[in-house]
Order: sequence, then structure tokens, then C-alpha cells
Amino acid sequence: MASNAVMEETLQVLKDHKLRVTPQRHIILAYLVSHHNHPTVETIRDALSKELPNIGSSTIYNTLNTFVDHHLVVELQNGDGSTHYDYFGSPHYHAICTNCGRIVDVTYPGFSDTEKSLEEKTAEISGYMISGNHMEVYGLCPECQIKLGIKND
Amino acid sequence: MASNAVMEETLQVLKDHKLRVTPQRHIILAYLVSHHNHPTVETIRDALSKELPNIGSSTIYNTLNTFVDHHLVVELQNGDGSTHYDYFGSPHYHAICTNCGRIVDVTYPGFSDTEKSLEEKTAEISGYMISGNHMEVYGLCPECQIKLGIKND
DNA sequence: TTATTACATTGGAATGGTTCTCACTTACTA
DNA sequence: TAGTAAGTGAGAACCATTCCAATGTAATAA
Ligand SMILES: [Mn+2]
Ligand SMILES: [Mn+2]
Ligand SMILES: [Zn+2]
Ligand SMILES: [Zn+2]
Repeated sequence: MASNAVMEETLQVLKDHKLRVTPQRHIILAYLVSHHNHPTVETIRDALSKELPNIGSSTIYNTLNTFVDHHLVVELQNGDGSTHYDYFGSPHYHAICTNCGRIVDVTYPGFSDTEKSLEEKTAEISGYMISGNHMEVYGLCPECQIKLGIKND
Repeated sequence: MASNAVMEETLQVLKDHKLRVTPQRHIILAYLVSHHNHPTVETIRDALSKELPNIGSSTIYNTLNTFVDHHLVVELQNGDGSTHYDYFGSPHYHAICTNCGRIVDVTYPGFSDTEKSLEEKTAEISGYMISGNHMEVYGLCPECQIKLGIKND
């Protein structure tokens, strides 16, 4: 379960965004902030079964959609048919395994500049008024490389 | 309908990928090569209703999934609930309107270098064996900027 | 050409993630 | 503390996509 510090932090995040503070929202956001596992709705429901035994999946969907609208959370697809969610506290992008679906965070010094440059060029070329971007890189995760006999050891 | 040149080109593409040449595959691929409208399955079905009046949507899904497996086609989501498909003949990325869903192609000199650099850095950091990437930029298209009163004229 | 056969196509049923509905509850405001 | 707009939860509904089994056909070799 989420630490006291996380509970305080997430409470403040909800207030800053003028979102009504319900136990469900608070607990879900705290879970996302303290886990980087890119969970599905089902994963979240299972993980919170102690704290919120009676939560409906509608509520989880509603909550996550609200967070997405407020740009607190991003949605990810890894090809398994369901949507994965990720608290977007600091800029990063994702490497997604085409074999097992594993999603890992990636960033590097200068990544924000790459992003900014991409957005500026895009605005110039397309005339769009840019509000965000997503980058994803696909490939085989280390475990799957071994499993498939592509990499030894 | 697709030109003779496109029909010849797509025939060769199918053969190069050792795909069995059926009228359905040939016509769908020719449609994708000669249109950059990022269609859904329904859009494709409607557009080809003259040439393939009895095609089943299963066939369109099967065909597109096969093309995706062969990296001829990429899938895109624009938030409207259905998957959009795009023949990926030359490297580009997409600007997607968050208001109306419009998807436009974007590229610029040096884009391939940006891509390559992103993939190399990702491989180094994550240990993934990289096979591809997707970049998307979100914002308001010029038409929606006007419609929403953000841009005049 | 013709026969063989593995693969593709169809259309209808099944699937399953997500949204919708509505009665009930609750968080905020004054 | 009361009033009210907003959130919750259970289940139904939705609908894009996949699955299935019967039928059709493209590729290959004799
Ligand atoms: Mn992440
Ligand atoms: Mn495109
Ligand atoms: Zn993997
Ligand atoms: Zn638009």
C-alpha cells in the first residue's frame, strides 16, 4: 500500500486539479504514483481488493479517464487487447516487448529537447496547435531474447 | 480506383513478401498505397464496395493483420474507438487532432536520423532488441482551431 | 492441364474490454 | 448542517474484433 508521503502528495495533486477527493480516486492515484507497472483496469482492481473490496470497474474506468483528461495519466496499448495506464510524473517514453507485452520506462539526458524539437517541427509543418506527444519503441525484451534463443545466457 | 502502376507495384510487394495473391489482398493493398486517409475497416469496406461487393469484414481484418505482421502497414488509434490503418511506404509519423480525430502525415529532412538515434539510445538503455517505433504528436488541427475560435480566419 | 493441398474467404456467432444507465451515496459550499 | 452537483456501483448494453466451420481458390508439381 502507498506510503504516507504518497498519500499526501496525491491528495495535493487532486486538489490542484480541482478534482473532488473521493477515497477511490485518492487510492487509485496513490497506487499509480507508487507503481510503475503500467497496469490494466483488472490489475488495479486486484491490487486494491483489500482497500476497495467493492469498487466497480466502471469507477476505475471513470477515474482513469478523468486522470487522462487532466493529463495526469497516459494510456498505453501493448497488443494484449486491453489498455494500460501510467502515471506521468516525469517525462519518459516506453519500450514495449512485441513478444510478451512488457512495458518499461525509458529516458535519457536531452530527451526533453528531442521532444520539444519534434513538437516544434510538427507545429511548423502541419499547422497543428500541439498539446502533447507519445513515443514508443518496439522490440524484444532481454528475457524474451533469451527465451527465443536469440541471446545466450 | 488504383492505377495500373499501383496494381503492378502492389502485386510485386505481395510476391516479395511471399504472400498468396488473392484479389482481396491485392485490391486492399492497392487502396492503401494510393490513399493516405488512414482508413478504418469500415472505410475500406465502403470504398471497395464496387470492386469487392461481397467481402467480409473478417477478410479485411485478416488481410490487414497479415500486412501489419509483414510491416507493410501500421495501426493507429485516434480515440474514436476503432483502429486506423496506414500503408507505411516511406518513413513518417502522425499528427492527430484531439478534437476531430484527423490524422495527417508528417516528416522532415533528418527525421530518419532522429528515429535511428531514438532506437539506438533505447536499445542501450533498456537492453531491448529494437524492431521499430511509433511517434505521434497530438494537438488541434487548423480547421478545429478555427471551429473552436482559437484561431481567426 | 489437371490434381492436390494448404491456405484464404465468408458470414454468422462469440468474445470481451469499455461505456451506459440509474438508483443511491457522498464531497463540497455556504 | 442542509442543499446540491457530482461520484459510485451493479448490471445491461455496446460494438470492434476474433473465432469458427464450411466453402472456395492460388500455388505447385505431375
Ligand atoms: Mn511509464
Ligand atoms: Mn500516415
Ligand atoms: Zn518480452
Ligand atoms: Zn480537428
